[in-house]
Amino acid sequence: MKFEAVTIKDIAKALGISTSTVSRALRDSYEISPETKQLVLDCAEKLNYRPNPIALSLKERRSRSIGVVVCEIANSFFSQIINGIESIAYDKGYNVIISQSHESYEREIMDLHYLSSRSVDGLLISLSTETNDISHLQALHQKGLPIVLFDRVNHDIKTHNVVVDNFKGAYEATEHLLNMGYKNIAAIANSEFLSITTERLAGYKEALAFHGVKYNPSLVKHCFYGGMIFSEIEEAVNKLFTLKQKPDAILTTSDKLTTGCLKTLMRRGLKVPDDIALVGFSNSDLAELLNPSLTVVRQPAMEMGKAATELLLQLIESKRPVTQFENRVLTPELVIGRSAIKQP
Amino acid sequence: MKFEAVTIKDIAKALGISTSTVSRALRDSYEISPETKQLVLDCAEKLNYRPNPIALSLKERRSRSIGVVVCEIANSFFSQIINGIESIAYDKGYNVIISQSHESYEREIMDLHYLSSRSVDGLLISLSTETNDISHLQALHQKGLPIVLFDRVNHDIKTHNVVVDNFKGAYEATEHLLNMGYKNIAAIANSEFLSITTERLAGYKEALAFHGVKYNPSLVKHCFYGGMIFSEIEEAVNKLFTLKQKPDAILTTSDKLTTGCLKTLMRRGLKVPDDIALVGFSNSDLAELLNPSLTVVRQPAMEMGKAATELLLQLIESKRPVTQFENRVLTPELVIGRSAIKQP
DNA sequence: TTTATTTACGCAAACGTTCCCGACAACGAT
DNA sequence: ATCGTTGTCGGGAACGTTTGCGTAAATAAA
Repeated sequence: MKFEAVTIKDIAKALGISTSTVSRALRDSYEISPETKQLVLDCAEKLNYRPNPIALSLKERRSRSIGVVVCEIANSFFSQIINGIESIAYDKGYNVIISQSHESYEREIMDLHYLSSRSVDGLLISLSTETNDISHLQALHQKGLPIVLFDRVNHDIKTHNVVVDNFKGAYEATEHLLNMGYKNIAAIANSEFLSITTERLAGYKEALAFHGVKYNPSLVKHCFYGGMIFSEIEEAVNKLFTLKQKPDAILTTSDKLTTGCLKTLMRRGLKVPDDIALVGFSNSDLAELLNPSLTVVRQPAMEMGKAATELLLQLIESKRPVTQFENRVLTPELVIGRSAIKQP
Repeated sequence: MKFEAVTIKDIAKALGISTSTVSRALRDSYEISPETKQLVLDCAEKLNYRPNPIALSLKERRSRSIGVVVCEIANSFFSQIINGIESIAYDKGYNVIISQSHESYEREIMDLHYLSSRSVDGLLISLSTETNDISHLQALHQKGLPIVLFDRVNHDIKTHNVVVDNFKGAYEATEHLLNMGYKNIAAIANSEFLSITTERLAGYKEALAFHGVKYNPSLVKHCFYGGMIFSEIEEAVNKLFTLKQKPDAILTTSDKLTTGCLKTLMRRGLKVPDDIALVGFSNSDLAELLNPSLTVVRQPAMEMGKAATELLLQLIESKRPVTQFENRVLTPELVIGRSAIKQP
């Protein structure tokens, strides 16, 4: 079933020299004469020799692979991030092992076990919604595993972070709604534990405050599973519409919440933006094709993946322990659609 | 930087026995007394021993990892497939190494080189649009690397395939358009080399024929890069509209083509379905939220990924060479929206 | 008691590499 | 003739595991 790969031994045998010489010749060691080098190189070429990465890994005690944990692959935001991760990793000769937490703390722990048992050289992770205890991550980190967090981070763990300016994104989105004349702006957000939630809600509140609108806590709803369970969103919307003072606009703070909210509104027969406005975080490339085209906060997801990977590889390949950690903040972009245009 | 993992030797030393005994005890060999086994197990637990997968790989000459090549990760269809792949692979203890061809033949070859040099145990691939020579795949296959093709396949290579019933999908979509009263149905398809293209166009033609509509070749346009380059689609649409007999409906045969076409039509100020109808293959979960909600041919992408992975693992783990190959055909689903409703 | 069988374990090789430590030649300098 | 040097190369250990083979003691059969 398996084909026999040609090894350094085969070359040695073919040339009647030792494996050490072959190894050194291939690594272009100064100890080997140019003639022998050429001989070995030619022979390696002829036999189509490929170094065995597994043997190398065993020897060097590194796998040249990095682990990635996201809550879901089939989500435009995360698949764009993975795209970025893959592009950098591929260039640097690392492979990427992806696993999904499906927003489950338990599954996240299993993933981490799996990845560390696969002896990845480093870890890229965006926390699951259920995760408020990060001792499992801390443990790995203290053992010396390089880790970079992105998107949903936790500052208790002292390492690099890559995030978007969540405050700014939400601030601008809210301000946009205010500028369009909406007064009663509700927010549908993720779990309260998540870093992105607090940051984005802070931006929302600040924008309201700056524009002299009183913050009303009952206008803020949380979806613990971030819309992974659709009924969560329906429920949130329902609750908003039972309020005495019904909202005239909604801010949604993540991809799934945004599209899920739009779906709910549509099913309720509500017209956006005539009946209610909607602005949300989303990285779908279909936002402009939606009905109506959505005004969205778009995150530079690909860049995020790239940046996180670069930082991780820095960590991995650094000779001396790194003590200065970076908190890289990328800038989101407000893409104007027609989902928040006040009809006079 | 790197932490020292506890090995079988540490256990042996701690217990004053040999590594062979430890190894056998851990593998529950009959040669080891129950008492010793328990001792070893307890010690392993206490020291938090994890077997080194790399050492195992070297020994067993298998990496327990599979390679995946798709044209693009950030595409709902493929990310759903990867989701399926990952779910099965994770369960079986394999890890998944993903790489993208970006529809480039050259990049596909590089990917295969990379993956085989990473000594994957098997390969899952959907061909790039540029690929019409598969000798690189043949070579790997003949060397004994288990391969399963999915979506964009090539029957010259004798192995398992997993596809969707492309003929049926296109047939039903076309028939739907015909039933709705559209007569002049154009098709925007991928590269002519691709298996999915010929199969889907065959379904299109057959539906026309069955309903007594004459096939008009000038109504069929190809986008070589499958809409990865947006101008391709614009050009295709432009050409369709320079025809004497302008189409009243368009069938698009892949995800990017469908959304790209909708975007082009919108930008041209055309109303769907009033001015022109649109039905296409798409796996976006936003199809129903689009303007108008799209009638789409939806592929069971997740199942596709699962099936392909199961077949591949069968191949990998089979003791004897497999000679009977399966061509698994999944059934697509026509999801009715409002993008092909004839307004009387 | 002797012999055969079983039980329970250790030794060492192997997987493919790298690399430390020699070794041996040729060479110029004493 | 002896002594370092320099240039080339090989032997063998090591990375963590599995496993064929050998073997001692314990038990069963003779």
